Amino acid sequence: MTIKLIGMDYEPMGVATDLVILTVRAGSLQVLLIRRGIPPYQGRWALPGGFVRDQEDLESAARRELAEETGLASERIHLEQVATYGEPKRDPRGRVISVAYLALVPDLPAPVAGTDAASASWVPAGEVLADPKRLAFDHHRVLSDGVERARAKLEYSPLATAFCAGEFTISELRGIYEAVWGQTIDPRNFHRKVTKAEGFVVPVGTTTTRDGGRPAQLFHRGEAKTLHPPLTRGLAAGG
Amino acid sequence: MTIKLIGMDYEPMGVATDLVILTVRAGSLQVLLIRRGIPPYQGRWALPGGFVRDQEDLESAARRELAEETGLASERIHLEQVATYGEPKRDPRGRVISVAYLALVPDLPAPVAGTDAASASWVPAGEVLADPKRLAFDHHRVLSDGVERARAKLEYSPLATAFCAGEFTISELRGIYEAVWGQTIDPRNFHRKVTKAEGFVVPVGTTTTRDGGRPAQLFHRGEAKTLHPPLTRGLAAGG
DNA sequence: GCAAAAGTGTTACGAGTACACCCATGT
DNA sequence: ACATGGGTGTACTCGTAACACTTTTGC
Repeated sequence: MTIKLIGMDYEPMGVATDLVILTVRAGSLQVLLIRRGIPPYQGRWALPGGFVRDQEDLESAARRELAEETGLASERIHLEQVATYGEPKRDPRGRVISVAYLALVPDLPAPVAGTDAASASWVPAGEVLADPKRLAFDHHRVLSDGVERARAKLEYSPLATAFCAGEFTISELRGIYEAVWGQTIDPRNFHRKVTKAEGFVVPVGTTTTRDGGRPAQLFHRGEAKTLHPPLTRGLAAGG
Repeated sequence: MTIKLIGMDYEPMGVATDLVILTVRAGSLQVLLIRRGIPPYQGRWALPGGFVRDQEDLESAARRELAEETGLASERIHLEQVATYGEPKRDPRGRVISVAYLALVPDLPAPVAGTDAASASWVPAGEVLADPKRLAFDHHRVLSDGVERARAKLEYSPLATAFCAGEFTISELRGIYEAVWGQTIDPRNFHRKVTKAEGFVVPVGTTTTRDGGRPAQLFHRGEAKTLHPPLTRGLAAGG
């Protein structure tokens, strides 16, 4: 099928968005997967996603999917475009272009709202990435790109706070880095770097003992969009 | 128009690729623009691009456009995806999704082959970016994103060599950085950093006097995909 | 008191900056 | 000889890594 458009021909294609929704739960980086109820790849795990509607913006479509799968409708959830996948045979149903988005959400009190729990669940990202055949379509590649983006951005942006609740302690923030990077970080140097980086975290003024030990100050995220200096992934283990 | 696809409806859309083709000429970062011969935006400047064909991969489509506009058909030309733009009203002809690619090419001996010179030309990127109304569609935004990507990647990848001919001197490489970043760099510290960074440049063994003064060693690009340590954009002016 | 986690001080090291200085060519 | 750019040596500074040490809670 070819469509004429003022002297120019083009092949119409399906346009979808797929979501890499990440969170940190129980000290590990986890991704939200759904089990497909219909062909193709029926019964296999896949990233949440769906077709973009007429007159709907790409990011709006991604945000709609996110709300449908997690119940998180807030504009404050971090959502960013990662890449677009358009290999001709990637979807056996026909030509479908997929725009992948990365969403970072805090550990949700209610596991997954707005959808039936049987078909959606959190799975450790490392476990999924270890098996290239686990996911439907080219979703292994999409997940891999999304996770790598998240890892890279933690270095030079204050993005880690997107995984945290409104108020958090420095060691909770450190737990995010340790889960995403898969390595331990010296708590003392981390504390100093993070609190000194301009606009990264701002103290709330209250403390909590929920992590045990001496009470820790609570912080909320600052206004900074980039980190100076960056947190290097080589920030080694210690103490 | 809605298409049924195994119980799922989707709106078919046009899918295009647009190219941000950058080079460094006469000490400035320049972008290849074409003057549109047909509506919409007839007579306005725009990024080269076109619809993706049936059974054609996104990157293949971008590479085809690149070859058509520049005559550069080599697989060795650096080409990477930047972002996808899909605002519903971005193209007045109808719903068109555009996948933007960034291409970095050396300063071509023949200006622009494979196309009529009247309609395509190199324009300093800074000049275009200074006027948000210069380009058709949302191409100002696309160009802006592409240039920012190039600037950022010079820091942590050996990408600058993509702007160079097969063999180049360190000061020619430095000229790339100065043009893209718009700042001067200390030639002595730059020389040391670049030649010491593992896999960035490898000496050919011959020298040239084409830059004047003492003969300079010639290098070609190395195998490294990332730079350790990175070249900071704060690499200050000097001497 | 003891364990546990928060938070501070200090030292050693390595990378970045600035710049003095020498080298090899063209004119 | 002199100008021009290539290339090396080196001192200073600053961010990081490592880790000893003090603080404040729960049990």
